[in-house]
Amino acid sequence: MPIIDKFKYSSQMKQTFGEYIRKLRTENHYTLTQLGAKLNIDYANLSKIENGKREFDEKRLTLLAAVFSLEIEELKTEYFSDLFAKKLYTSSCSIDVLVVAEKKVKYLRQINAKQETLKL
Amino acid sequence: MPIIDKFKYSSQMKQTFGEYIRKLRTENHYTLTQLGAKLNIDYANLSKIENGKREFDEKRLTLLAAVFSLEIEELKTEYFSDLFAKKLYTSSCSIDVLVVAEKKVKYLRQINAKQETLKL
DNA sequence: TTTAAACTTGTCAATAATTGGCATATATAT
DNA sequence: ATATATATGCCAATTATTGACAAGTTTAAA
Repeated sequence: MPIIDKFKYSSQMKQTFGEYIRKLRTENHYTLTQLGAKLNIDYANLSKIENGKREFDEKRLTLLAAVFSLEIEELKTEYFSDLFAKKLYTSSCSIDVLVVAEKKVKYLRQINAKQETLKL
Repeated sequence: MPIIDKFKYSSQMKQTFGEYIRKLRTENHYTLTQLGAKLNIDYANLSKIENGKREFDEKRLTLLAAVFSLEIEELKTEYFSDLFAKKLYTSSCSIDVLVVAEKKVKYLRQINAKQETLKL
């Protein structure tokens, strides 16, 4: 897939995860009560999630993907990017953090790959 | 500062935050007990932190910076990159997350800047 | 404007996650 | 061998997150 299209159908980036859920919900013509039932969340608490006053529980990502027939990958990207962005923002961190994080992930994967090889 | 030197004196990137603390500690010839006292952490728990079996509490970053005369910025980069990398790794996320996170941080800052302007 | 449904917000007990503190075991160095 | 340093397991105490519900506001249709 061309890099330019990579996020075409996923995040608008200019929204929080709560706003993203709200968009999904309203586009599918669900009320808070209806979606809450599908996700096993009290509708009042779902409202707080959409308004950024509560966190969406990571454990429910697969359920959310199922409800809206979304790729779990897309959802995870939306979810964790939101998490990281909020953290960076509230901790007034340099975005250098992200560059270093990328290197560290690659390092962790590389280590794991080596260990997998040893197992053979 | 040239981009190439940017991380010269900070992280080696190929280490966890625990290993980073251990490096600082041993280079400064402290025992776990000594550093634990300075950081107000039981030395047994500090040992776990260094060995990646416990998390270092974010609240103690400034104290850690003071103890080793480090820039808080460097420390935060080390700390949060570790946090994010572990999360991405254990959740088997695409590193696209980091690209989106960067966009979202910039968006959040932009929003805030606008609001600050309105206050004037 | 009343009414009903949709939504927001506050509170608090229940649950879960993190931390502190200590006992015990192992490793290292003299 | 002994003392010092480090590692690990455990559990109670603390702190954070969640579920549940009451009470409020907004919205839209009659």
